[in-house]
Amino acid sequence: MTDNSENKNTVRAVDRALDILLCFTDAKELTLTAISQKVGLNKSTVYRLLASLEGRGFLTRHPETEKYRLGFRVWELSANLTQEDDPATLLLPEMIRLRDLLGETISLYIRNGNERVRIQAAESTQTIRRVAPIGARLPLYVGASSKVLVAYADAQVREKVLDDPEWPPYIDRQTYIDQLEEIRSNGYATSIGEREEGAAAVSVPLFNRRGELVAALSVSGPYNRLTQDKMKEIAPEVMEAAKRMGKMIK
Amino acid sequence: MTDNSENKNTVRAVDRALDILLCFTDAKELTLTAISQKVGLNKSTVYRLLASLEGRGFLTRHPETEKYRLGFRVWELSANLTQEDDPATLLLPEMIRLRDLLGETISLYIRNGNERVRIQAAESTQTIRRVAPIGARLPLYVGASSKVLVAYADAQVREKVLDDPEWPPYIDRQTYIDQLEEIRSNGYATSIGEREEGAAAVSVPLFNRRGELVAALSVSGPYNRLTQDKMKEIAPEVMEAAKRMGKMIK
DNA sequence: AAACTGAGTTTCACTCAATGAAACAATAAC
DNA sequence: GTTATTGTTTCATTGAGTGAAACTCAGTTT
Repeated sequence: MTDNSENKNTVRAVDRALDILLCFTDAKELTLTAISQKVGLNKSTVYRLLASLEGRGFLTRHPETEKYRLGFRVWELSANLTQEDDPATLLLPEMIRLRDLLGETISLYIRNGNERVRIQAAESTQTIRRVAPIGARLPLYVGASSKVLVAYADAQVREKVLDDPEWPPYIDRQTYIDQLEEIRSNGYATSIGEREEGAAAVSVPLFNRRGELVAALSVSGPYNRLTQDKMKEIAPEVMEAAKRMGKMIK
Repeated sequence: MTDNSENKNTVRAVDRALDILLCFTDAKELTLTAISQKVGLNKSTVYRLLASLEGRGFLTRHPETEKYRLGFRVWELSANLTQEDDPATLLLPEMIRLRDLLGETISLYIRNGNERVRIQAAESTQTIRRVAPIGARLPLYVGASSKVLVAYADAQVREKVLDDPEWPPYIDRQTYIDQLEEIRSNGYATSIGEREEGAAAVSVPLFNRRGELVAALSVSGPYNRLTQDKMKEIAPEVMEAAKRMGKMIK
């Protein structure tokens, strides 16, 4: 939020208003004061910025809670943005089916540089806290989905990832590389408590019709529900779903 | 674009920036000067507003065309906005299937007050001009989808629509009411050149699991391809699709 | 009932940030 | 070559945007 970057020639009031909008990437509902704290601006300033955002329909106030939420204008814009060949849109119904079958959170990750991005999700109804908001960027060296994305990437990409100067010293490269090999032979990856304490995940690769890797599809939940055995048990199911989903993508 | 409404206490620069964003509801790509004409502002003003919008990722410049487009931030926001029980998202894959089967543009309309809103679409690849952008609001007195939405609405709603003081005098109410009756007995509506010259459409109701009307699903195209006979022929197909889609919605 | 919190809203004086005109650069069109 | 037509920068002017503080209105606490 405190990112001025190097761009000059920018309009301060607009920057601030957009920062306010961006607050809603990890919060669904916010009060005026919460926002003013988050962006570090005076209440009255935020008040007027919110008035503009609300006036144009980018935010609305929920009638009951009185809190601010994203408005229909965001949806209207995104609808025109969304390509119908956008995986995130096409695959959601199938992901929901899988979620309802397994009862755990289903996520879809793509690789972007040396990170992975969560582009779609069907949250478990039991989950209290979300794994990560959609659009969240995570490092590629921990988590089942990370390894899937690296394991099935082309050799050049894999090398580039492993050569990342920011690779953390506490993760042994050779162990990691060995894991990739294992994942390729199994067809899926699992992780327990790697990225977050108490959380486990199974992840499988998602290939498009041409057989290219496009994403990693993961099932994640608390490790007391998602034990190693349980994950092994559901893996074929998940791989099957990924296969079906892959057929939908060019 | 020239809508100040009654809201005071609003920040001018922000209002203007948001107006610029809204230009992209009916245009995919715009140049700076095009925008400045559209919103009626000085080029340099627009230049700086664009710098802010671009800096925060709400707009990007297409590397080739150099023109402005909606940026990833819009998608990121909308991803968090989109409920997974949002019909527009859930139904798209099925709509695409139907589009690929019939080769014509598939649209989904919901009623909102005395208008209908196009909430989702799978455009025919042959179509040059779009029927309407997503989010577009159209009157309820012309077009196949309008009549479907009215025909299957509850009596109170139907009455409210027919009592609209702005009902155009050149459309006879009794004829319209008779058509509704016919639509209910057929299970679908057709229209030729009603809303737009040379365009035809078949539309069917979409009911949720509880049997409530939620939307109208339409197939539209040029009337030389979509003749009355052709429409009669494909109607069962469309109704079947609507039935399947309805099962996905609470 | 009074005092107190913690929401949102309004007022107001100050001043700096946003503005438009015009000049400028960089291509594309003729 | 000239002529349009992009996008970009400069600069003086001023009024739009700002923060502090006052205020309202519910809901809690004392």
